[in-house]
Amino acid sequence: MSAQSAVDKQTNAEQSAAEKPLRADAQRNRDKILDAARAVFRERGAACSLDEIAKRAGVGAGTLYRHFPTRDDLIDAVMRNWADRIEADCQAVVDSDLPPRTALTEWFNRFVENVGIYQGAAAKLMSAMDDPSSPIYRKCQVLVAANAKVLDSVRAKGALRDDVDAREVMRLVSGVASVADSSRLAPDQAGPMLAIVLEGILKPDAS
Amino acid sequence: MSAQSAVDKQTNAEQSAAEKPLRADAQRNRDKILDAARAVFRERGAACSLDEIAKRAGVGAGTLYRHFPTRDDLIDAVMRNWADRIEADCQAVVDSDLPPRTALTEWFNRFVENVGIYQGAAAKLMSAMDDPSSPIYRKCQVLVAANAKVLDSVRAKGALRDDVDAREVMRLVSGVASVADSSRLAPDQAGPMLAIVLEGILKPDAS
DNA sequence: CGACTATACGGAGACTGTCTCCGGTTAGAC
DNA sequence: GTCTAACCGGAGACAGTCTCCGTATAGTCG
Repeated sequence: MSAQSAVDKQTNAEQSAAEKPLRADAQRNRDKILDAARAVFRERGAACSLDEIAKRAGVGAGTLYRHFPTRDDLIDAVMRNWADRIEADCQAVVDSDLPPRTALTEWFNRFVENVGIYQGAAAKLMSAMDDPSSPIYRKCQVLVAANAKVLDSVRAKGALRDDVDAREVMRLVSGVASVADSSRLAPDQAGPMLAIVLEGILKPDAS
Repeated sequence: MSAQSAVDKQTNAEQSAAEKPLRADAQRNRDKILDAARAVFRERGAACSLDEIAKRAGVGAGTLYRHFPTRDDLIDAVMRNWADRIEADCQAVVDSDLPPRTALTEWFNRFVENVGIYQGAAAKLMSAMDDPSSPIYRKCQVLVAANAKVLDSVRAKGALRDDVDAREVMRLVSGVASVADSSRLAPDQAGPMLAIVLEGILKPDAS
């Protein structure tokens, strides 16, 4: 019983999969920091003060930096379930029987939405995309893979132009997300831009 | 004669059009700062230390901030002839008799090139695009106008899809410039993305 | 339960960059 | 030559990042 509850506790805690368990107080602080970070990122964007996060979490700066040596490490941890959401969205689109045009519209919109979790996130993702040394790089790979999967499913239906490369499309859509973010456009304002991209990658006669 | 040479001097100096002339030493310092800024921006990107610019220019920090109260004011001044270049490129494309596809390819490439003067410039431009309070806003307007002009000339040839809005296209291409910048892509690597945008705005049967 | 140690805490402070303020200097007019 | 408005420069206040180390405590073991 007590063993069982210990397992539960560990499952609830936001801790990366295969790492040795933290001491109880450390785990507690880690969670408090993550909660605070989520709040502050949302309010002030990715460039906010890390000390403010520490203060809001009620821990010292040292504690924050021990858990998350760089800003990107913290961002990475904050996005713990982000990658899952991406994959779910991807799967939903692939499994659906929507015509290519509708499916891609859906996917692109989800993409932009997902990439714009907080101010500056899109730019952050963009620069981590080709930088394996960034902690966020892995997250980007999930995005790359998901996007490739969706495009492949559309290609299988013969709706995609021949010379379209998934990576380029991803860059392009990330760019759209980034403009939308830095111009403070409402998420749905990205629609017209995504429509252009869509026409650019679909065969002219595609449905 | 001496009056003439005084005029020459003022013409050579990098000074905004309709402002009362600076004192000789002030003008000298302003130029030194601008030279230093151009160099440092190119080397370190738009986020470089302004104090470093002051040091490299051989002036005090106070002098720099008096001439250019904010980073954006400095950036704006550094781009003094940038707007001219844009307009020249625009005119060249409009005047040429290139078929729409070629003309736009040319224009888009110039666009990305122009927007990426130094690291972070594209992002800077993007966020100033919809922010009239930014000193760079005016510069963006030039870009907006030039882009609209090119698109109109193509539209006049009946090559553009009906629902294409110049503003959206500009945002999109700025996005491409921004990805290219933050992924450290070589300028020509933007080609494939621009090709997609191109297909997205041209009528399927356009030449 | 008490003692022991590996682990974690937290905040003082070094460092870097931004921006202001004001005593001192100087260009340019008369 | 004199006078003053315009300008200079750098000290220093302030904010954010990140480290170091004395102190505290969770978890273990007898």
